[in-house]
Amino acid sequence: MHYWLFKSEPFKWSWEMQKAKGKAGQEWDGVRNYQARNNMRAMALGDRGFFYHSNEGLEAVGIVEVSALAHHDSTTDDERWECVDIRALVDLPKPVTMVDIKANPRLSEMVLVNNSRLSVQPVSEAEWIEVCRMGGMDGKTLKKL
DNA sequence: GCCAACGTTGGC
DNA sequence: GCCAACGTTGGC
Repeated sequence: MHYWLFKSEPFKWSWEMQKAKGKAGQEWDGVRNYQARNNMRAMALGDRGFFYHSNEGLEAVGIVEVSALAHHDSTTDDERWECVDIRALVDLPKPVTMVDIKANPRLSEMVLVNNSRLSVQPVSEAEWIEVCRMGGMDGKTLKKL
């Protein structure tokens, strides 16, 4: 299993909207960046990710899973662009902010800190566990995810 | 709203 | 294939 981070501006596509889609999930469309696309191509079904609010909020608010492998992005005719589908799993009991992440030396290597412009990023397992812990997730729930 | 960092485009 | 110009992203 691999871990990821999906960034969205909440006034365009928020965690609330994502949750409203339920199990059906939602195409993560609109990505026009090769690195981000390549990350999506590398995803497997069931991979987990953080849902992060950029621009406003600046915090990881929930956990999603990859519910469909990379496929053509329906919002463009350009064949280069692909995306996965994701579905909301759970809220983080308490959002983990950019400030929190920057203040934690264990997260100093996070892509979010070092390449803040990348909208779909890989997260290491150690980072995943650390951010979940900071978000108030207890070990039991974490294991079930 | 500003601006630094980054990615892409296109002329040469 | 280099690199200047431009556009966009996203933290602040």
